[in-house]
Amino acid sequence: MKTADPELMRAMNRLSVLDTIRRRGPISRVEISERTELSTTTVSAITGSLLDDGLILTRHEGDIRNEAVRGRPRVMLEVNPDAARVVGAKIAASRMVFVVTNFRGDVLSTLTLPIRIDRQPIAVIADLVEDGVRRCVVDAGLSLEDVDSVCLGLPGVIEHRTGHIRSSPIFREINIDFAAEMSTRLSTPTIVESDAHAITLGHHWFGKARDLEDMVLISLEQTLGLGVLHGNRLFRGAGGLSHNLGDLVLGMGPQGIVRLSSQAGESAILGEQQTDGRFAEAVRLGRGMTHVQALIQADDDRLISAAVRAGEAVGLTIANIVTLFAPPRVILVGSSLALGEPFLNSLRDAYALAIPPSLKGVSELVFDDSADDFWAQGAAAVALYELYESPWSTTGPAL
Amino acid sequence: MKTADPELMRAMNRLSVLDTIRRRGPISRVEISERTELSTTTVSAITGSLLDDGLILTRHEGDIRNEAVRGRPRVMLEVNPDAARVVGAKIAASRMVFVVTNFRGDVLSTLTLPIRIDRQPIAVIADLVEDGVRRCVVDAGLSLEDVDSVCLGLPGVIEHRTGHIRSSPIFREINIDFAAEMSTRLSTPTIVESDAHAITLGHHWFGKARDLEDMVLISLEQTLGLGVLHGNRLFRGAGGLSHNLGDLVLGMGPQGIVRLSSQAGESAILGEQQTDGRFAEAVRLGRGMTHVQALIQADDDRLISAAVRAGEAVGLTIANIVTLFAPPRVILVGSSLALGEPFLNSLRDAYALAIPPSLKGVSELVFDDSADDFWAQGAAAVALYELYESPWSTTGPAL
DNA sequence: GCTATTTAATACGAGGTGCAAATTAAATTC
DNA sequence: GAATTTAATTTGCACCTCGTATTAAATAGC
Repeated sequence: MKTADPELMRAMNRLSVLDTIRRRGPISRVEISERTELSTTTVSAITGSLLDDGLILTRHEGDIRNEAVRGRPRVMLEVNPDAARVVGAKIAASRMVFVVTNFRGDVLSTLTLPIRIDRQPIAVIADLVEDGVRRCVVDAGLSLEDVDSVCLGLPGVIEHRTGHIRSSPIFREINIDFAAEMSTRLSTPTIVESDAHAITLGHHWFGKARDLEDMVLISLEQTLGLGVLHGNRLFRGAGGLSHNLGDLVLGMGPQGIVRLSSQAGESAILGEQQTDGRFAEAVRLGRGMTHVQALIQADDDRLISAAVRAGEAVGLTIANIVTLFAPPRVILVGSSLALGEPFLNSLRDAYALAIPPSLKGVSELVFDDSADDFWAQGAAAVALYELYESPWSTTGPAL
Repeated sequence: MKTADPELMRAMNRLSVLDTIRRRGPISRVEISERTELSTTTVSAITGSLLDDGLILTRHEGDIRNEAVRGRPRVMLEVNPDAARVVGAKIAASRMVFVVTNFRGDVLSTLTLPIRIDRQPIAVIADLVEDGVRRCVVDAGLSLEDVDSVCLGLPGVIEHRTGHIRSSPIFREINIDFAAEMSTRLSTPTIVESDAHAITLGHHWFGKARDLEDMVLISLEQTLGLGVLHGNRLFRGAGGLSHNLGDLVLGMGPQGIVRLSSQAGESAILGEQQTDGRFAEAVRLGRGMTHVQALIQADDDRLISAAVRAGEAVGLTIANIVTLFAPPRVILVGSSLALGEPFLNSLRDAYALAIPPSLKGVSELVFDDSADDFWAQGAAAVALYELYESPWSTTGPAL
């Protein structure tokens, strides 16, 4: 068990204050004190230290309370965008997206590399990732020395704590210490995280879960991922492993075990269409899902039935997840949402059917079709979170 | 977010020290210091305060290090068994079991009431529970004033934080504030908790998970329950709700949704046998499972096939739980284990088949057929844990 | 234009916490 | 019986948060 000392105490309160400032935009010290339940004295001390460290800025204009309040005006505080810069990335089978953000999470530059890296050797992938990071940093008018941290979000089973990739559909090898590899290549601290976790934190910071401290996110892409937010933190599983929804079992079929991935994975849906000439090329380029909608509108029967089946499987799975976690909101993201109404309707129907009566209405289903930048921005949020948590300086004795 | 102040800090370290003393039996201050990574100074201060409060005792004999060590002998510390007394109970459909334990968790008295309370009105059940608690306390040679806390473990969806029973198979009503009801009846602080959570903590304190800080427990009884231990704490779900495994969906059958409870609940297995004359009576008395083994040995085909089907369903479900949580150990408890080899073998087989290859060997399956007292003892542990956590006195200023 | 009022933010002192170093305590060894 | 060794406590210090008093900076009233 972690031992509690004054330093930990300070770190906790600092994080609490800093996060409040980030979240509630320009905000005065009194209001921080109310929200965090810390005394104004303590808030002053902490904000003082944050100002010293250059992590936040004052702004004298902002006080937008109703005009004509009597006393001394509040000084508004906000996160200093230029306090740090991080790179976030989404590494997928068919493309990589990089973003550089400032300390506030604003995107400074974006770079998409539409390259299929599927199952290339590590060295090749690492080369491409390194190249992407470097180019995106240059695009932002920066140099790698200006970047404080990098976070790579990838599909598969990722052990965040150690930076190992246990298994990932885009790697041939298993058990790779990718964080160490990229840290030395970039000579910048590099974090490896599951893409689903990244976008989960992204939604908590910038997206559709800003108001919640508990929620569940399900990512429907080449692989099916899960992110659980619990008490404003990512729940990283008992063993620190990431969750891989595709491995979930839906039941026993005539040919044995039926896994979710065989019903609802991207390749499970599109794969059947590979024989179709129009399609093979698009799939190979990783553009499968973007072409699907046209086909669905053209009433491609096989595709529609695949989409319906997938929606059903996902709907059941979501009901099970809700049964276990009972979150107030479930956010669905990922390329499979592009399957459109046939998929979504059957998903909703299956969910409504499968959710136990006692939990009806507990969870709200939200669909989010953000682009890949948002995933990368989520990865950046993971990196930023660790910066926010890190102690920086403490008030300490006078220098 | 909870604000960190010196008091919280002290509380955390006190809990850490007290738990170390409980867990590692008679233990010296130096060793506590090593294990908790607190300085010997701090350990001395905290143990001093614990001694003042009478929560722990010194013992000068014990130092069992290899004979003939040179210096001043260590003074061993241990939990004071008489510092408090709690009642733990397991309330099931067909019987209630109560235990009174001391502060260390030792059982002082046990009482089993083999009464079927299934779906009686609240008042009736509350009467019986109150009676049971009172009698068990008397059996221990105590009076209710000597009891510091009561914890009732029941099946169903229990909201521990508020003490509400959202739904339970043994209650007709839903959304009952049972903790408040029993607190006033007994005029003793009373906690309500899911029976699965209770035995999960029980295994962490006394049973087969003493050495772990993460694990998962699955209870196979009238209802199917789940307990997750995460970082030495019960994971109570995003919304603070308990988990009800029986509601999990296994797939779509010809008649629609197939839930786990329809395959592996106690009544699902035994229910089909109700027509059988030998059986109806036993089931009605809640002794169904105890009679099963004889029947299985007598090769009752229908029963065996029901057991096999149940084992299969549970095996798949466990694989899914492991996929989500990746715990190092899964403990299975509950009356359904009495189904014996046909059930267990098919469970093991289904699990082995369904567990994804990447997680093979991550989780160890452990079967535990402890009696109902152990469940009640687990409930007592829940009550004790809250006492351990509560601040008692702090060192404070000299009185 | 000046003073009174009001609200925000800081200074100061008190009380609590943990840690390192020095000190005391209680045994064994020679 | 003195030296040695290890355990536990005492002492002194740096840090944290908090309540109260004080200072800062605006508006309202005359």
